[in-house]
Amino acid sequence: MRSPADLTAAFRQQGLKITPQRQLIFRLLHGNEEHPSAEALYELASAQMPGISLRTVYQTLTDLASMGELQVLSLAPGAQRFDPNVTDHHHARCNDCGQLRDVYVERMLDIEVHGLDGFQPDGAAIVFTGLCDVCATTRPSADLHQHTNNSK
Amino acid sequence: MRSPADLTAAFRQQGLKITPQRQLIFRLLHGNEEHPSAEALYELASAQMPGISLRTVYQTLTDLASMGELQVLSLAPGAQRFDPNVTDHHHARCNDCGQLRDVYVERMLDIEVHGLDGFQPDGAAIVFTGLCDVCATTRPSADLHQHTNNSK
DNA sequence: CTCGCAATCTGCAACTCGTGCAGACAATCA
DNA sequence: TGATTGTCTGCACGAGTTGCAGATTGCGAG
Ligand SMILES: [Mn+2]
Ligand SMILES: [Mn+2]
Ligand SMILES: [Zn+2]
Ligand SMILES: [Zn+2]
Repeated sequence: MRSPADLTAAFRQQGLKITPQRQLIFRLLHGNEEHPSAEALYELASAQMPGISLRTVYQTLTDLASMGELQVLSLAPGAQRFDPNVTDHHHARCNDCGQLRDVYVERMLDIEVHGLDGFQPDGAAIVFTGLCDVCATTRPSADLHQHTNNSK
Repeated sequence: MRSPADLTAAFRQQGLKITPQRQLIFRLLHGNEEHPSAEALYELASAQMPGISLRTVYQTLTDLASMGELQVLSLAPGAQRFDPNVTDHHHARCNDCGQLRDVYVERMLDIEVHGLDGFQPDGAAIVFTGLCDVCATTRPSADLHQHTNNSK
């Protein structure tokens, strides 16, 4: 996602208005690596702008996504996550707390794929599952399967 | 997922009862490669057993999943998909119709991963996106990137 | 084979996440 | 400053899934 200033210009150029709500959301997202949900962003936004509507947060996120400024991730049950990082990258998801972190993968083309016959791929996403550093120490590196808890 | 007969034995062994509803669902899932949603399975089941409850379908799916007989896929917004194929495999998802197909990937270990520091992975899932054969011919084909070649 | 209990099934309410809608509101520009 | 849109907000609604309770039934004991 581009900087708040660049986004402001881009919105203006498209005939979209610059509102304090949008500007706030631009700021909250810029450089944000937490892959927040709409609700999470709403909480952040509400702290700085009491009265802002969750509907507005959703609307702005949708606008940004359709402008290609952020990607929407649906990697697990529950709320979608929004990612202002639109570079080519992948994710690791904690089975315990749901945290998402960025992962960069190289030599993807070295893999051998069977069964795509007739399918025209335009991309591939890798999601690593496991335990994040925090949850790994909290829980003695026990069972590596079976748990599917979600964060709240 | 094992055969209906094997599952029947497994359920009995765990003190779970064998009901006609469960047996029907075993049969509908065995060898099913369509990655159906709960609703889709409910439709199939209703055809053979009018009056069966959607709730029961969900319940049985949850039971099977917690026994490790099937995996639950949340790869996109919308309903979860259920996969009786628990071998090591991956998926390709059509952007147009949502169809999921199995994909087998080899030489995964050849990839180079950065950013996992401290994260303890227990698995990785690849999802290819694009157009399935049907939708690709229906629609004008958009030019693809080179993310995924090496098909065999 | 019948009985009785616990597991299961069913229908419905409730819940989460997201979208549609309409009227109040406000950014922009003449 | 006023007119013109686009935007914001609050609420209703919809999809997907789970919680609950009463009716039903599998199945082991007798
Ligand atoms: Mn990311
Ligand atoms: Mn599969
Ligand atoms: Zn964690
Ligand atoms: Zn398709």
